[in-house]
Amino acid sequence: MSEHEDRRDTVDEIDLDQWVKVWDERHTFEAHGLTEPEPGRDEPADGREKRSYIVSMYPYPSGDLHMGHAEVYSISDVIARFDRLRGYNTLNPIGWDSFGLPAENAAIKRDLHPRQWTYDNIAVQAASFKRLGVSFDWRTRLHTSDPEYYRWNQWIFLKLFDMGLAYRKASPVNWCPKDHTVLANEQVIQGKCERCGTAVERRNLTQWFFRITDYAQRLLDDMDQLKGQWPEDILAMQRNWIGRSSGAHVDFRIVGRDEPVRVFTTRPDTLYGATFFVVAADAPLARELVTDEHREALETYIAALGGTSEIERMASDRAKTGVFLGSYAINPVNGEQIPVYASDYVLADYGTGALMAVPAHDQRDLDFAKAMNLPVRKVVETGEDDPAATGVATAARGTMVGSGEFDGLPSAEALPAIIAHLEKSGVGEGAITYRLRDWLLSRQRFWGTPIPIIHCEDCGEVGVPEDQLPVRLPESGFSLKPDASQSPLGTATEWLKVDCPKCGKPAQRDTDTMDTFVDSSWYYLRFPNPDYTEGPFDPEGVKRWLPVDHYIGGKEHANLHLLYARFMTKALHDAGLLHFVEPFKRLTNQGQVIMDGKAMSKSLGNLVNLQEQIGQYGPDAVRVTMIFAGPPEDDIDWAAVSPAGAVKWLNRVRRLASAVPASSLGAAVATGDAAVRRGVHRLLDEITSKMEAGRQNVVIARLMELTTLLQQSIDNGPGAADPAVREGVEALVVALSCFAPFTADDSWAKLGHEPSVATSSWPVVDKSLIVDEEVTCVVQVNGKVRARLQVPAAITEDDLKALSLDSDAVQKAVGDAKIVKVIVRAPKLVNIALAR
RNA sequence: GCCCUCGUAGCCCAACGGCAGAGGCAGGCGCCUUAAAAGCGCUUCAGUACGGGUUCGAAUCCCGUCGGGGGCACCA
Repeated sequence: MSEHEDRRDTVDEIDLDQWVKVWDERHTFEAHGLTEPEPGRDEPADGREKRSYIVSMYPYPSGDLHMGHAEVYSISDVIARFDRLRGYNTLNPIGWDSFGLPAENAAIKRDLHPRQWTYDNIAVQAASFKRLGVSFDWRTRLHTSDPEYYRWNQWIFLKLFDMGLAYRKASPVNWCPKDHTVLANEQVIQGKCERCGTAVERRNLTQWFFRITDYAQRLLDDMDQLKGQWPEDILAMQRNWIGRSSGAHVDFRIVGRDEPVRVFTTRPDTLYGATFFVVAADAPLARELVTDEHREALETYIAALGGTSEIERMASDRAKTGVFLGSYAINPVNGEQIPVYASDYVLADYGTGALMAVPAHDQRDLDFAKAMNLPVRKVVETGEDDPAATGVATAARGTMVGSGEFDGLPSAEALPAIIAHLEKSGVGEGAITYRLRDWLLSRQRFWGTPIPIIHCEDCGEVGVPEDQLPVRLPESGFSLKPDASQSPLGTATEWLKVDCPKCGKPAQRDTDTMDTFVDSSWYYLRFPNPDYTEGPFDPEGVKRWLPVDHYIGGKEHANLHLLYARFMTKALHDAGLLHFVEPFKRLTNQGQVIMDGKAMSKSLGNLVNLQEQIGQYGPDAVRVTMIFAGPPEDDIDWAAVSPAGAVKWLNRVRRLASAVPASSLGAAVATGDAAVRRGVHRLLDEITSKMEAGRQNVVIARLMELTTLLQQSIDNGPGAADPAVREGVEALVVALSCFAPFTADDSWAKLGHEPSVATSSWPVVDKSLIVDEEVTCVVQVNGKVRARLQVPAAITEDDLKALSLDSDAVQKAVGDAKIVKVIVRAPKLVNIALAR
């Protein structure tokens, strides 16, 4: 009865701050030898030490941590702590993605320097991370807004510039009028600014780009290395985003023009069905091809397009419009002259900005043909109704018709045949294009890395010499709210002035800053030595820790950060700086924390406040709730889970630890109760394998079972002093430390151990304890369970078969029917198949 | 429209192709209590969205349909 009394005692509070202090003072979570072997510590000479590099996407300091942060860092912390306990030298770094727009907007609103808001928030978040008990190695700490960091961002930019991978060009780009900057393609979601939701505008501007398109094929090919290690949907998203399509380039001569115009088509088999030719109205080509008498009509059309928003323009059900340019293109396969139009349904920056229109077999071309009253000619017989009559293009494969020498061929065969024909005649060739565009990286904002380029009238774009890096942001003399499309740095008149490093003449700095996705495309390389001064990252540290073993973060970065980081890794590899081409071996995307089915976010309001939850339930219970709610990838509806339940369980564990007497400390476990040990080790076996599989929610369930089992062993079994009980409770506490570090260390101390449990080791499963002498064998007849037999675990298939057939229940179920087959899976299962 | 994912008790979720239910929440009953809360113990609840197929055997593999979530979308 006394145990019952004990259990009803209210549980004392854990001194959280004290534990944080203990961990800090003892350097509990620091990896060993970040860049070289630690003196006095054994490490295999061949460098094959077991190491684990666990990275969670670093936070943006937008305020205090919120529920979403708690989830990511809970998940990655479990992985890091598990690896540490199982003997891996583990690096779990932290840094801040501290350049970016919100800081600048906050600074404008409050009339202070963006730095202040940023670093204040970082301090708040750092304290919150400690309160959450996340096992970071704080020596890795970096902030991308520190000159010591962005200096190397500039260095990398110049490296890519030298490699020809960074270039400036004038092109139509996405402009967000609210955020007052251009945006990369990846930052425009359905025509709207990813950050503020404002409809983007199209502007012709000269901007810096990274040539990520050069890497399109490698970004696709190297996905083979990621299969099975990255979630399939992320790979699919990137595949779609890169958007490879294969077909042919075909040159069309234009009547009265020397230079032919090249088009891309995925359907060279339909070449004979081209009845007109279309160029993008906003491409220079339109103005080149227009005849004088149609010039005014074209200008009117282009002017009208200016009033169309990107969102309207992208609507695919919009009526087709266009204007005849007065010129004619010549179809290279049949010499036919077809009229040239300009339209906004052709995109200036995809393919060549021009296309051959085959209305019979392409819906968009057919819609345009109908609108302009142009002919429709079927060249592939698909057996469907005539597109000219139905208005529905037939895109399927079929048999070639009206295509000269190719008539009668299946279109699938005609396709390569026509490509061969084009190549032989020198008017085209097989070709691949990608939907992916180059990465637009310049931003017309202040709080970012200055682009380290000097514009000289004579020398053009000149990179800032390495010994002059970093190009620091000006401290004063600039405006955060400049006029028109000028950048804030453009107003820093003193800062702008610089002599050309090449010719010494007065010149001007570039006034744009870099997209913060440049910063994040390589930060994981710098963590092992964030103070390194000889380069962006320490080669020794990179050699020891990279690539990242397990990367954890949200899937909203599928086509942004994750794609950029993959590209940057390949580019730096090509520069000879990295020994690998993929930065993240394994990727886990955690879900979102939602409330009553509604997403929580800054714009929609954080419906649940993390600090309030921690205040009410404690950090451990919040963490356990996050993990136990479901698989890491799933969203958590906070309304559907129970932090109170987690508190209850954690208290049960602590009472258990209190109940185990000091007298059993150091007792030989082998003398413990055999049944208890069997139960404990059976659970530990499953806990270990689920942990390895990343099924953290299931691990919690098993730990709860283990808790119940141990409590029952105390109440109705061998009692609290039995060595088997101590063994079980200690194993429970060690495993718990991955999820609830405060409770675990508190319990570990109660059990009479020195801190910290994080420095102990993962329980070793004694497999000999979990093999059963006897097992229950299920006997099925036609797949239905008809009998259960207690059999020796080592029974032979023949014996088991005979035993099954002898059983009364089976004989009854079989009756007079003929036995066709007996499947024996000794010792657990027998299935008897009867004739039907 | 194309691609990817997920549909298991009232809810969150488990289940190497082998007995559908481990764990939690909620609900019910009980113990404790003068009483209530807390705590503790016990316990009800689905045949796996639907329809086919493969198999001795399917929640699991394949095809189709419906529904939820996500991505892309005038990309030639």
